Amino acid sequence: MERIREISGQSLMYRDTHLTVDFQKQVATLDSSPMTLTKKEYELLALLVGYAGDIVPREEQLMRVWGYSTEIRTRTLDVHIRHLRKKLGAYASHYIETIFGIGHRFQPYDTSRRAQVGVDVQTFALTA
Amino acid sequence: MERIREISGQSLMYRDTHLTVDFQKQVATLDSSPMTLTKKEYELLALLVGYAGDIVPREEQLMRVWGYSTEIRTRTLDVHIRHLRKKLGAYASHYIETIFGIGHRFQPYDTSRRAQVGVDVQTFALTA
DNA sequence: GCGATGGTGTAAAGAGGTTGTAAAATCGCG
DNA sequence: CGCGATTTTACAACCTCTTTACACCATCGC
Repeated sequence: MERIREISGQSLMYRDTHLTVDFQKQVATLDSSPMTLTKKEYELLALLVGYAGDIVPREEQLMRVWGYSTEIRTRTLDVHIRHLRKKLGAYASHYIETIFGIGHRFQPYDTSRRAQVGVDVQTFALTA
Repeated sequence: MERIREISGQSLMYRDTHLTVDFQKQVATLDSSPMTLTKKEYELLALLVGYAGDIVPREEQLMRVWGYSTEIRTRTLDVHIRHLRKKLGAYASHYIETIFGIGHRFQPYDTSRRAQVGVDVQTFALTA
């Protein structure tokens, strides 16, 4: 059935050297072994990965994952970020960057070993 | 999208390192010796195996094995899962995985080599 | 620089809901 | 009836998510 997905061309998928995120099955793998993510963790990761290379403001994270529109009085978001970082292990510091006062940025691993900053976002393809 | 399997008709057989399921005869073997499964147990196992690698939501398990459309107020499903796990012995924890808040997933024993593992179910076109 | 202010990191605990388990109750059929 | 299969019950165990409390760090104004 993997074949079907790919053939049907709808396989939305992020992939870099260490991490993959399957937006259909809603699962992710780190160095080929499946990550066990809770729903919220997955949603948060997927959101950041979806904006790979770009900053996602806290506001938007809260809005898209929690449905809040405003108000952040607790550390909920940060706790989830922390859990994600834990599960990303040694790569955490590379993948999830905190932009003080703004939000977070998922930074892809450059698979083609170029300059690292600004690795650009087109890491997705439609796997034509 | 699994509908395809049924449409395509007879996939007939699942097989991995330890487990086989014969969808025709409706029997299963574990390490070459026959499992004694009740009807419900077989149906549940067959359903999960049919979706090998994918999550089967509780809703669907209930619908397909019990015919409910909704409503889950008792632990019936879990009791049957438990019975299956018992009969799967030491492999239970590998084979049947619980996805919290969603359902279960049958995880095939990866025969390591990529070759036609899943015996699988011919997957052709039609896409989802 | 230095302190004030506010944002972020972290651990721990609690609430609420889901799943696991054993045992008892019920069902179904020869 | 008798017995295995199935379902229900009651509760334990577990999981996720949120909150809390506080330490730590970044930025700004002086």
